[in-house]
Amino acid sequence: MVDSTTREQSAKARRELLVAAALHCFAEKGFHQTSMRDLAERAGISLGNVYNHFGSKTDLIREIARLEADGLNFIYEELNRLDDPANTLDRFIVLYTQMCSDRGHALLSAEIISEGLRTPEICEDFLCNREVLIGRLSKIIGALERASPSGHVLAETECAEFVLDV
Amino acid sequence: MVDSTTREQSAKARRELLVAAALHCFAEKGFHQTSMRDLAERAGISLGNVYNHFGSKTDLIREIARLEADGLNFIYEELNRLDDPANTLDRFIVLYTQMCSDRGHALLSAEIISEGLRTPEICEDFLCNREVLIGRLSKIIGALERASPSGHVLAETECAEFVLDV
DNA sequence: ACTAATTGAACGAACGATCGTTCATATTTA
DNA sequence: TAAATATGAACGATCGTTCGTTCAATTAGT
Repeated sequence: MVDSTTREQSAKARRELLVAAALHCFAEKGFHQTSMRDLAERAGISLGNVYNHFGSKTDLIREIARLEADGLNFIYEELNRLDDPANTLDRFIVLYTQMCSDRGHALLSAEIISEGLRTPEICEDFLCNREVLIGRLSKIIGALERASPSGHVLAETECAEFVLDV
Repeated sequence: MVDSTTREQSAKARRELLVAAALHCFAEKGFHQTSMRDLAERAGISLGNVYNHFGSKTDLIREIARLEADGLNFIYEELNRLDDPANTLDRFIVLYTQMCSDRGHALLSAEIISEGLRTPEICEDFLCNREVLIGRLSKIIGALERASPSGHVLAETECAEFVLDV
């Protein structure tokens, strides 16, 4: 037990390799079209060894969903700043466009959502974060509306609700 | 050749039964979690007989996607009317909210989109209609903006792009 | 009108492939 | 050497699809 760091480090490295492989395969083929053999091959490790790092395929899916949730968290914090709502909204839209225009992310999100709608416990973090995000967003837009004097306000609020909801 | 309708009718009836079963199972479990045996059982016909009505599972998925595309078509026509853009937008939002709040439809849409993003040829109609829909929508909102004198216009157009895009 | 021939819907066992997972075994590390 | 890690063959289950067969409905022949 003199130097236990080497082992841990390499174990962690393998795990990350596996996560990277999962991110790639899941985005490309979807959760249920990706086999554990696909993941093992892409990560360059053996099939059996996958189970030394993740107990099951579901565990891996859950991990991926959790990572994507963290990605949303970054944007969520952007909405927490307290300056001009219009600025905040602009910043958010830029960030969000950036995020959604990444093909890999879009594919994964679609996968997670369609999985999460069916078995919420698998993607708890992701869906929960998403709800919080929607709440924040509509709050910002609410503030923006109150600051605006006139016009087609109703369409705008509903619009905002959809931006993330759909 | 006195009465050749009987056979055709019952064949068509079976086919519709199968489509109904597919709509239910696909929405509940997703395309790839639903087996042909699931569909046969739900439709009350035998496994082998499924293949007398649809050549493959992919054919069935395509058919379901096509049906959903028709559903979108209904809303699409609503956007084609030429009266006040604000009214049109309002009507659209109501219809669209109605449609999206149906759980079965939401599940199926998520499934189709996440499938269609990966293999577009499977869901051609659906994705194509969706694009047209987005085009129409942003046109309407564009008109609405030009009619409006001031303010945070930019946020609104991007908003519109997202409403269906995300 | 009666019968023989033809069709195609319906069935479910069976096929080969592949799935997630396990396990006995070999290799590497401490 | 003892323990951790890696391996890939093997397992049972299930997948999409095919197959030979049955049988009722339709058409053609007389």
